[in-house]
Amino acid sequence: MDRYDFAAIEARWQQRWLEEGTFRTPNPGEEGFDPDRPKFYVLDMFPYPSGAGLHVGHPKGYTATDIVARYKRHRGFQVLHPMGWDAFGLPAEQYAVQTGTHPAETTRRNIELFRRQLQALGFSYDWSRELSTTDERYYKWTQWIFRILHERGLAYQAEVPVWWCEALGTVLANEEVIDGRSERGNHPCVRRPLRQWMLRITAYAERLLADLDDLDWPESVKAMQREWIGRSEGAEIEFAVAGGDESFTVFTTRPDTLFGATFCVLAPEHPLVDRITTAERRAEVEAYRAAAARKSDLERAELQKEKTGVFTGAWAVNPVYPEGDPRRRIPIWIADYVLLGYGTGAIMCVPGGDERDFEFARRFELPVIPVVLPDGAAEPPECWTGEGTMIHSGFLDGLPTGEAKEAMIRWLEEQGIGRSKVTYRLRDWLFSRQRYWGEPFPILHGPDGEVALVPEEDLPVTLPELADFRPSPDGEPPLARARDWVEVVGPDGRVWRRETNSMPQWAGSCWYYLRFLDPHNDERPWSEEAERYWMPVDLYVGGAEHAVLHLLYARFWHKVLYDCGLVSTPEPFQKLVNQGMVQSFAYRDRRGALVPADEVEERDGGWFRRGSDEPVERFVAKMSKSLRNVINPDEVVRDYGADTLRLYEAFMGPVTASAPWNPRDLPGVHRFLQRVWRLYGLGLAEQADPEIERGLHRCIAKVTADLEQLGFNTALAAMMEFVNLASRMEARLDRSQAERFAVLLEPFAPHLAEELGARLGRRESLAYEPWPEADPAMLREETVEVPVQINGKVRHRVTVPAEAGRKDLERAAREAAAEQLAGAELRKVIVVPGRRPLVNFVLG
RNA sequence: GGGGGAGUAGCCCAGCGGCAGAGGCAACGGACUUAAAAUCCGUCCAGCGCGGGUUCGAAUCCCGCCUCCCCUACCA
Repeated sequence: MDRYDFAAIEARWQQRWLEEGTFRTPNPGEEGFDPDRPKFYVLDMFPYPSGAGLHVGHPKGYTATDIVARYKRHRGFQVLHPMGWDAFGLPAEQYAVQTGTHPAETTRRNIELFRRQLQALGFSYDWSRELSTTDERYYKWTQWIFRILHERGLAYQAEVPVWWCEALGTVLANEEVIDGRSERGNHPCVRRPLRQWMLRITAYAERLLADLDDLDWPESVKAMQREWIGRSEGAEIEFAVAGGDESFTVFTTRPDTLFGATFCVLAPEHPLVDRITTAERRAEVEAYRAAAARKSDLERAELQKEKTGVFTGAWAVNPVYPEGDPRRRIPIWIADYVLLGYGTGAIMCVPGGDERDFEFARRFELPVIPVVLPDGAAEPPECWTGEGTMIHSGFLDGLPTGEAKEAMIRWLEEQGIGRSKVTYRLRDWLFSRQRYWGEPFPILHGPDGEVALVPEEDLPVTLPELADFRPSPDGEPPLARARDWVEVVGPDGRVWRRETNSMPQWAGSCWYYLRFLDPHNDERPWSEEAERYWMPVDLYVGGAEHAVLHLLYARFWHKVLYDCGLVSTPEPFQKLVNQGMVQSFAYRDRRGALVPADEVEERDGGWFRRGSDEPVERFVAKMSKSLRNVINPDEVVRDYGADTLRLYEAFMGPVTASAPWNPRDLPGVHRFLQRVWRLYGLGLAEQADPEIERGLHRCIAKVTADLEQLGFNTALAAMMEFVNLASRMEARLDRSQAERFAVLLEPFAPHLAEELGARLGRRESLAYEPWPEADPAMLREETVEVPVQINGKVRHRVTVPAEAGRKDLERAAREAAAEQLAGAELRKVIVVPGRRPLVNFVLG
């Protein structure tokens, strides 16, 4: 038997799969398509092809989906398993600014790199469906969808304060700014009002929230989306400003506590502040507003130790108290803990019922009226945010919180000064960027400020050539400098100007899963038949970092398309799995300073700085260049082969769990493949060994059950067990056993499995071979060992025939435990028959 | 502060009411070898983060607590 030459085997099969189009998936109506077979759409979150290439974190999810895709093919499904590139975005543009290389060139190179690396891992993608968001035949349709959004009133322009990042020369969405710094690059950002395109995602808030319930998604992701949408039920209440015509509206979730409202707070940016501030308070108010404007949201939140705020000098009217009651007049303050962007930017403050208000009242010596008595309490605490019974609340007194809310809302409605109201934390989506490397908007601005959509037949609006990709210092996007491109003579003979903002990176990823259905269609974004057959995505695997943004945006677009009758399902991704992070070991010295991994050596069970006795501490961290603990998959493939890498990724633990890359574990899975190779190298037995046959059936049953639940690590363990069994018995497999086990192995180690299949004389690929069946009769054992417990502790074991009943079990157990049973009071006997039998004697 | 997840052998992890262990790594012993590597065979190791409770019986269910990871955070 020759040696296991993984490099040659893998190269050979990868080439064959490509040449023969093994994984090419026909669409409805195409040759080879079978309308009677079920479909399975298994999708990876497509990557941004970076210059650094793949790292070992990518293949964790890709291996998982590939195992599923290959398994489902064996099960007779028509499997859609595509791959593409989310290739617009900042890095290529920044590289262009630094080096002058066109982003398209950088992108092309990076895609080649990624494709080569992915193909070297033997993933069974249908490469004929490959797409890139930067391809104009793709973004033509991204623009086409934008037209729909615009036509439906879901895209609009607004002058909004946005995060402006000086270093990146662009605005960023709220979600792209963390702690006042850009998510990419960690540059400082400031707020600045700019004309922007917005998408009205808030119009879909309710459906985006409600439809989460039926999705087979991780609870954590659903929770994050629910929180992000942030539905809250309450009431709007109008407050008149005393001594004038002004009024303002507050939003509250506790209208029941209105009798306890002793002051109001407006956001510093609230437009009413200018008009109501009294002359003597103006200087202080202005100073406070200026200070608040300078603070980032982080600072406003972080420096929360002490509440700050200033009195405007104006007073509001608490409508529940009658004329002349001193509690009717309540002061209006401004404070930065009230945010303009949420609710109405104004709140009524009930220090007896809200901790923030209480803190504020205490700081500024404002009165507190307790209005809710907790159940069972004799005296109200100073501040009680829970429910209870209303006190000091006029017509609400004695009502429980829930009824009091309803009663108050009824009263407000009668008075015409309030109504029930639902608000959402979700904001409209800031949809424009001042960048070059993104989709141009299909928008024209007329000389008189009118806005027109580029007609469908003129799509795509392609990116113009530019020599300099830098944004202008004034915030003008680089596209504004492409004069020939920007100016368009309209049918009316007048000169229109193209929109010079571009779309954010999320745009392309909002619908790529639909383009995969029919990627070469130049008439439509996708065909109706293909959409009806393939959608929804049955399994979507990707990182948890996309829990909110990508997944919420894509759901939003999908629902709009659903409303237009362009897709047949209300949700795009039925089942979602977040693969865990592949971490890596990192090291720090006694001072806590990081020590690069390549300067550390292991010795005597400890870790030391290379060539010294200085001990370092090992911990688990993200892979990063600075820690020099990044593992390159190319090296693993070179040293052990793609099948070993795949097996290792699958064997690390549950697909959802994070685990550190431990190079010491690679030889273990590689050894398994070696053993398989040797087992097949022994040649075939004439006759099936019955014990091996039983072991194989156990293996089939376990692998099948585990694959259905994505239990790749335990499925592999079962295969290892089988190979160990066969090796230990020094028996050979017969042809049927060898063929069946090769199919089991194929989803995990496809190159090796195909090679074994070929050596058994197969001409075709194993990829579509039916999955072997486990015969239940073969899983039954003839005898079982029964633990015999005394008071729940195992004291004896007896072996009985597998079909033994309760009586037989008890008789055998009594015999074994005769010594203990003699002279003891037997209180109870528990007999558990079945596959895992047990007898327990409970003695007094 | 809120939410999600995890603590089982030296390590990675199975088990999720009924014998604590499927698999892998490491360690140790043996076989093979002139020797080593590779390979094969075998052995060692935990009472399941801590404390209560339910049960004939708890790693598993319930309550409280501790530690770690991830997300989120004055949202009225």
